[in-house]
Amino acid sequence: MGLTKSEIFTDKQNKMAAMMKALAHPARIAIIQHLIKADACICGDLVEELGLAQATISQHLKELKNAGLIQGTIEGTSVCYCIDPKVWKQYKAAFDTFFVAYDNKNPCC
Amino acid sequence: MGLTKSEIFTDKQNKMAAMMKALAHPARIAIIQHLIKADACICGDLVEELGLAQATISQHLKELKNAGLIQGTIEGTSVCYCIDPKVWKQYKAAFDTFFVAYDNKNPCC
DNA sequence: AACAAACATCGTAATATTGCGATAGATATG
DNA sequence: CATATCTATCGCAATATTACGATGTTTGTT
Repeated sequence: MGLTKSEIFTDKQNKMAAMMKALAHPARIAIIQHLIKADACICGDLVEELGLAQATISQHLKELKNAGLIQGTIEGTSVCYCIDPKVWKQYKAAFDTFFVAYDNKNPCC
Repeated sequence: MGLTKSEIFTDKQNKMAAMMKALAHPARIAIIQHLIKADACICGDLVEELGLAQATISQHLKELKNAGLIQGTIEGTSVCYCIDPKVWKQYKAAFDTFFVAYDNKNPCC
């Protein structure tokens, strides 16, 4: 069927999966890393930096925007994209919590 | 076209995206959390626990296995799945590194 | 050997994602 | 106003993912 049965999972599980999904593509990883390195960025840079078409980059930016990870402010004819520090911290915290949950457990088999 | 152009990204970026992808589904999040809570598990449990068909659970387990996150040892007619502590640590470290990269940066816009 | 139990795999249908050309919209610049 | 530049959106094709019934495989039981 291809449709994820999100109703059988908890909100937290669905959100966690959505956060992972937002970063589950090398282009989006690359975009985030580029934004971090530049500490500011416009879309045009990314089109040159990565080897993808402008429409494709724009699509990935939209997904990162929907995930809340980045925000874009219009700056003349271009758009300045940057990471939302607040959401970033939320992601960081959520991932930390997830990975800390399994800590001093012993392998059973 | 639907085919990710992995050749234009670095190995690290591709791996990071693959790690995210392995956990980018609520069922797989739920499976991992269940394994952590139980500190050991067989597949049958999961079929009852989650509301998915046995074939579907098996498929998700396979993906987690391919990602290296879990390992299964045959225990009679059932299979005991549990988290691989070594790979878990690698994931944890990779995610930490990724999220720490953006730390004391100021928002630019 | 025959049967049951627990998983894995196959095949298939439905939906989602990825990528890009074409085009539309907004804002500068001459 | 006309034009150029930058980005968003549309529409499409190719591929990937998700879900599950049916079937296969392995192991244990009688």
